[in-house]
Amino acid sequence: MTPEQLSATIVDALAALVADGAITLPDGVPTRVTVERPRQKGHGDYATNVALQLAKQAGTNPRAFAELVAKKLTESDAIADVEVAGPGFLNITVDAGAQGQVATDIVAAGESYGASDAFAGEKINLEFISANPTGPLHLGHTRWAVLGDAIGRVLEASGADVTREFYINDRGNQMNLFGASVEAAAFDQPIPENGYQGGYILDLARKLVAEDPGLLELPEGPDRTVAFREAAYGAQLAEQREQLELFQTHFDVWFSERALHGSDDDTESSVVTGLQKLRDQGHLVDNDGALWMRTTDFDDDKDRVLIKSNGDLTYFASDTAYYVNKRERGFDRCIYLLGADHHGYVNRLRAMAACTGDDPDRNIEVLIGQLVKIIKGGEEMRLSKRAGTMVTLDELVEEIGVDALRYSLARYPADSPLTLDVEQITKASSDNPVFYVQYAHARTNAILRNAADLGLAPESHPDLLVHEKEGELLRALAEFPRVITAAAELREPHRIARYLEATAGSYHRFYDSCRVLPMGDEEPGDLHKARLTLVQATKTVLANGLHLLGVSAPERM
RNA sequence: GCCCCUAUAGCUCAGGGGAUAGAGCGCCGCCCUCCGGAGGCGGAAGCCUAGGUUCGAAUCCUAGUAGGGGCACCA
Repeated sequence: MTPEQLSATIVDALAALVADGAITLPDGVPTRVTVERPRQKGHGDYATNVALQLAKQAGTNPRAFAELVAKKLTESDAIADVEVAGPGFLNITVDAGAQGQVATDIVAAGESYGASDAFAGEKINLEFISANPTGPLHLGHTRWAVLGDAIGRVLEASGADVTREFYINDRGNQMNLFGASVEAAAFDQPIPENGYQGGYILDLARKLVAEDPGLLELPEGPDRTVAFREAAYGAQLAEQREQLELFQTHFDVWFSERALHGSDDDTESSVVTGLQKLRDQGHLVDNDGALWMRTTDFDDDKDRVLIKSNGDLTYFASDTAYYVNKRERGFDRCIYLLGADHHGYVNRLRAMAACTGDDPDRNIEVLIGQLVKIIKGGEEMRLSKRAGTMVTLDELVEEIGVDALRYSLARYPADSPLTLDVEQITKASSDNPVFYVQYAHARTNAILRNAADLGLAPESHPDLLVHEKEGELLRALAEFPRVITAAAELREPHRIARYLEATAGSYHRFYDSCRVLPMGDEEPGDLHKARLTLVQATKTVLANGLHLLGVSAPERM
């Protein structure tokens, strides 16, 4: 019995009590109730606080209310015992057979165990990373790659229709500066002031010239700079895509900022239609020769410029056009994952959405992730593309490995500032939890492999899984669906990782106390087969969970 | 000055208003005749401060204190 099933059982009991006239609930019977696993042993398998929540409106005291619910619940076959405790908690002990059935159900569900339709019908645009195509991806991007991808996966597992999108900032001064920097490097000239200084610029210049020697023959001037810019852009974007594929991070859409603008005289471009939409809503105003969006109408602390007095469009104009474009493509909800250095954008993005006539609480959602620091040899490594010292995604993958790196970044909430110690996570020893979880998975597989060699297959005998450690493991496995739902709702995939660590722990303890396979020449019995079902169910949950984090579930290690 | 994030064990961090606040590392001690010891068991050790809301606060609110980040007609 999963917590969801228990919640439904309790709701039914409440409805029956109301029908009997035993209680009255003026606000109606809730559609679901809180069910949690008590920390304390002796408080049953599950506890609920319904009596504490509902007693007031029922016009009675919590303990009396609890007694009524307890009596009704004991009529259910799936429930072995109910106790009223403390101020009015209901401590529920689930029937062993009903608990053991979870293992059979999980094996039957297989890869789909844990999935739900909680977000069915929601069309979500999930934008993350969105780097300038002017250099390699670095540690900061790496965190968003992991979190964005995992958020996408838990949302999909919850039934949402998710499009992962990478916004390519391929327009504006930075691109010109980038082109000029590569051009200068190609001709052994000093990099322009404020230009890109990284060592990769020189490598990139050499590579481009090797591929197309004609670049060196071009006459000096703006056209040559553009030629270098475009060649460098293409190479850098290709490299980013390659790095992300290597890192198991897939995007559905790579969206070019330039595409929003179209050609200069394009009257149908997203920028034109986006501005028109704002004009129609009445939130544009001319001032000092510039065009402003009155975001202060919606809680921004200052208005924002869209078209500068020199006629240039601001980056924010692109942002606005991009948002309108997403909405026109049918996305109900546009999620942005931004670094803490962009937190100042939250209010203006929300206000911008409101200016287009949308509901900023529903149609747009901006998640802010705190920055990652990385320590090596006891010193913080500074991450600056322009300074040229940076830890790049592929360096990290090479040193740490995809699984350990993804897992290390996925197990912390985005809003906690994170410090990773290179030595520590490259040690790849037991203090890296990914090994603990993956090892548990490999262990389940080893048992199933040995069982197959013995001609033993899992078989459903739910009544036999009565050992304390079996119960603990079953309850952990039963949690999985609601852990996924919570991770999706709160956009907190780290909950999956923490859950897997706890579940792996439950499995290791079960393994230690409960012999699964027959010993020596012992005759195989139903208990062996029942435990194999539990092992198979554990393997399913660990594999499904690791998959949600984009981490592999190795059969052997 | 204004805005955002953070503050929990010696260290790195979990903890969706519930009962006696958890895990890893480190420290002290214990467990291998047979399914993988990359494991298990036990011990010492903690919610920044002051108010408030609540039957109940690490969790929500207010004010402090400390640390990090941000406040462009930049991209």
